[in-house]
Amino acid sequence: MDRRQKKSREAIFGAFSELLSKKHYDKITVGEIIERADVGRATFYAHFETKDFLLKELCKELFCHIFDKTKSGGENHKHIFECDAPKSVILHLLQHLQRNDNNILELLSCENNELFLRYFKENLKMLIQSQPELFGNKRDNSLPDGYWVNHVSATFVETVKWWTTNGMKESAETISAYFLAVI
Amino acid sequence: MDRRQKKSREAIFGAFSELLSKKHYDKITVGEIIERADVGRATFYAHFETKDFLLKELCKELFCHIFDKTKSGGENHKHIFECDAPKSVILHLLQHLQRNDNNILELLSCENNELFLRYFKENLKMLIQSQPELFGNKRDNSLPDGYWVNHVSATFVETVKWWTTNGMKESAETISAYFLAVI
DNA sequence: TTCGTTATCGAACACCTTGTACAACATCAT
DNA sequence: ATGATGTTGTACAAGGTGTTCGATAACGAA
Repeated sequence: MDRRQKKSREAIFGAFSELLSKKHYDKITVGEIIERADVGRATFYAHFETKDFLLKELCKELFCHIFDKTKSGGENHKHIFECDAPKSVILHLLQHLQRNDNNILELLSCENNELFLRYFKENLKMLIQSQPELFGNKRDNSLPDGYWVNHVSATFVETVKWWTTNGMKESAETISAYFLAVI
Repeated sequence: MDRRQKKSREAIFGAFSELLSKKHYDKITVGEIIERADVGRATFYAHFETKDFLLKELCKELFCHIFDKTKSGGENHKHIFECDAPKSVILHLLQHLQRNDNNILELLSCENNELFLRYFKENLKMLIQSQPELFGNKRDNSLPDGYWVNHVSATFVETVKWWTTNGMKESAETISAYFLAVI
């Protein structure tokens, strides 16, 4: 990709993220984004059809990173899918968040968090559906699978939401224990 | 309240609800609302400061009704707060929804459902906080209260969401059982 | 370096939406 | 009947959206 394109794209992403952590999505204008990113109006629309598309692309960028199949570097950092026990998958995800890769934390705890938590949940559902045992099996077999998958992913998202909006004072291990206690 | 005011107000609420069940909140314009409600532009702004305020008022109207302390009429219809067992409170709420009071169902299952489910959850949290025993006590006492309350209300909301978006094929009793099974 | 390609710029533009203002009219309660 | 109050239609300024276009600068390959 052209160096210029990359630069513009990242300037826009950066400006957008900063704005998102400060004010509500609806109130952010394209004018503000391009001013902060220091790019021309036409450039913005050359990259993103609308503000909504920009948001989608940003979400992709953020969550593909976390849920990606490739290793994301770092010390003995096994990928999610290669982990063995349920506990380690959950802990792994929480530690990912705690390390604040991609500055995702600001976006998960700001007033726009529902925007991102929705994507988070969708990715989680896919993960659970493909490998249900990673998050612990249901005890009651009369429950429909769809309901159970939805419940587990929703509970995880709510747990993360609670953690981040309360200042992340607890350790990842503690949060993991809370989650497992209610599931 | 003046008959004219009431008429205008309800025409606006009606038009707004219809539009909400068809398209996303962000894409609805004041122009569309007043055209469908058949009221003048100035009238709209005489009633509601902005579209956001209209939404808030609509939510109040919808949820105050469900969570209101007064009886809502009908056959041996005890109020939520007067019910005895956890099971009956939950069942009561679900039946309320199933009867589709205030045409709330369309709004809970349309693409704007997050808008309303947020209010729903807030009301639930208040209810659980004031009378925790109504929704069953937590087994594990090492869990923080805040986390537990959030978990229970979120699970209830997710249950309702799952129920409505899947066509409400199950009975209120079945859904109540699902909910109690995961809590 | 040179050269064709491609991204960016900035300014202008038409269009739409918002929220306000006001005078004329309709409806209300008494 | 009458004064008060709600509604109407129109007009308006302010601000946001998405597009266009020629000029300019940066790019990658030869």
